[in-house]
Amino acid sequence: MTQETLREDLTDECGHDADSAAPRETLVRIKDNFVDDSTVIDMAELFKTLGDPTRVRLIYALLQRELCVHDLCIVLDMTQSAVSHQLRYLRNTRIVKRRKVGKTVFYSLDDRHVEEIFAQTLQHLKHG
Amino acid sequence: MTQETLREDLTDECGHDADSAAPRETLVRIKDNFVDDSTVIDMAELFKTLGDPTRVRLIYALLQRELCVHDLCIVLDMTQSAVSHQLRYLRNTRIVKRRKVGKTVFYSLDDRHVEEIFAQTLQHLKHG
DNA sequence: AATACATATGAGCATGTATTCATTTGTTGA
DNA sequence: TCAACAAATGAATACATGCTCATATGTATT
Repeated sequence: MTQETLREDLTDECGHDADSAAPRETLVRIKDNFVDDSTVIDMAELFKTLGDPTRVRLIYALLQRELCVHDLCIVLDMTQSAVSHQLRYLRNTRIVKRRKVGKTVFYSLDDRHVEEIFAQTLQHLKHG
Repeated sequence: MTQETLREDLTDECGHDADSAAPRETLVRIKDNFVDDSTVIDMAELFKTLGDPTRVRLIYALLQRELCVHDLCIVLDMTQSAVSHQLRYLRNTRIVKRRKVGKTVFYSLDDRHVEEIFAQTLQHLKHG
């Protein structure tokens, strides 16, 4: 049929030359309509950052109050090294910020978006 | 650790200056106020699922239209095996659902929450 | 300067994961 | 029943990641 010929110029890594269920233009439109690669990457990075229990707990603690590393260790019941490593991760992805007072470093949330997404998701999971 | 042990010995408002650490009850309150472990795990799992570029692209495609595996391969320009593996992941976490028509299996989003979170995050990243 | 404390970080290890390759299962039509 | 196709899956591989351990950096106090 016409569809087969139309689809010939669509390179298809599946190695099959079967009919698609959707017309070719639709697939092209979906492809063109895609967010650019950097946005996809950014999005995945953001979610990946939130996708670890330790970091979720860190964020949840900081959602309640600014806290220093030492206190975060107590709240999470984890070693200082593990907490610091994860804080660096959260710092690199701009989710938390630092405030230094003497020897002590206080961490707090730096990203309103993340705060909203986090709180919203928490609500969803809690009742829903 | 040593730091934790030291902390255990501290009385309420005794010998630490106001800047260096939160009072002990505050830490206890934050600890008690924590969401339960299973919620933390669920939350991390959900975000981890969204935290991969391929899965972001899959979800973004399905946000626009229900699509069969074959067409998803074309849209994402990936092998059938890779796409199927990721779809199984998304299926296990209840983010997508299947609809079978003959040999063809159509996938679509199954989770309103994820849809909202995803769309919201996309907006955030696009402008702002 | 010397010590103690708070945090940061590099290396190493164990575990997790995304893709590929080969194969299997399931469905349609001849 | 057989061939052709669509999708699923197990095993293997390459790579990422979270923690621990040891150590370094930075700051205040003596």
